[in-house]
Amino acid sequence: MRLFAEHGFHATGIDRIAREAAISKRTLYQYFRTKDELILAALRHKDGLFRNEFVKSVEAKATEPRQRLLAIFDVANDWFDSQDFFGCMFINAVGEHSSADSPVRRACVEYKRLVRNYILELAEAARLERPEALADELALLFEGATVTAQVSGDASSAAVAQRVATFLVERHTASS
Amino acid sequence: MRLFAEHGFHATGIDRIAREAAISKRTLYQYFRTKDELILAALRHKDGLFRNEFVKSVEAKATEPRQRLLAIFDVANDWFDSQDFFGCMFINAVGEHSSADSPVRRACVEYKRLVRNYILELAEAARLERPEALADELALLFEGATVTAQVSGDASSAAVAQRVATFLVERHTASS
DNA sequence: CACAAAGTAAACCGATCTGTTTACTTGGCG
DNA sequence: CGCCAAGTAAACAGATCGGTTTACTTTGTG
Repeated sequence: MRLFAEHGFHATGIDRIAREAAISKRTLYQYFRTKDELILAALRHKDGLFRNEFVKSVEAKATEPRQRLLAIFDVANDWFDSQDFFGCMFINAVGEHSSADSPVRRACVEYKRLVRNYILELAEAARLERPEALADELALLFEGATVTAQVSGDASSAAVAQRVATFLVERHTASS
Repeated sequence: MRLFAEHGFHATGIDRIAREAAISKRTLYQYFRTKDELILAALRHKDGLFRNEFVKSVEAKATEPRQRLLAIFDVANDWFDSQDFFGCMFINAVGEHSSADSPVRRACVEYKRLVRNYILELAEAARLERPEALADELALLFEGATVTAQVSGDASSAAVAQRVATFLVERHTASS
């Protein structure tokens, strides 16, 4: 996962993966029949990490659903600042796999759906108006902040996104 | 540029580029000494197209700077819907070139600066409050919409971004 | 201890990679 | 016409690609 994230998928050879994983190629091919299967497994593993790490980080930052919606961008800020941040692995994967029906693409679409649904759950728990629309908006902000941080190498985009997110949450608050 | 956009940079071989460009490899290497130089030239050319096509499209959609800020997302919608949309070439390039000091990375950072500055110019021309902050926000929305459209294959993210942009422009309007 | 499962290093396969070279063809211009 | 720049196709070079195979070593367990 580190090699794929840092150097991309096509640029990372099997030999290097085996060498840095300190296993022989034979053993590697015993667990993953092709490189594509290995890529898919890495993406699925990353998908699982989202549940186990990202969501838990958000939950640790705030307890109220409304605050958790904003805490997403605090967690994002920490992520962007971390040493091994090379952007969203799924976005990078899509950039190297254009065919819409490839398994890699499907895994990426699935991941993005997962993120958006998590935001939707928070919006519904916070009893905000038009939660679906808000989830679309916040998910879009999250993507934008991620890409901007990746290209610029500056984590401040998380703060920009959070600023906008605060406005949006206010706006989706029941006026009654 | 089409091959790089569709299949990525590492996955596109020199032989295929020469074949599809209907020139010999020898001639290709006469104009570009290495593949990296060719990639850089493609990115610089795309950079120039932004000025010549994107900006002109925005200017054709609206005349008032305030309306032009929102027209950005109309142009984005058309772009996402076009047949040969494979996401932002610069974002994809960064995904395959992680080292922060590579010429490719510098070209991508420069391009993003260009986009953000164009938005800033429009915000200043519209005499909106805190134009720098607004430019950061709208640029982030633009990135988010681009990536979301690329992954999902759905152009509707442009409308989501425009919805948020409308709200932001209102907020940055002088209350006097 | 004996044996089978699972590991290792390294050679090997055909294909493809970036980049060079060779030999030949074309086309514009004095 | 004659010449040279610029093009072509294709072979070639050395490296690396994804993937397989061979021969040997380790390791856990009955």
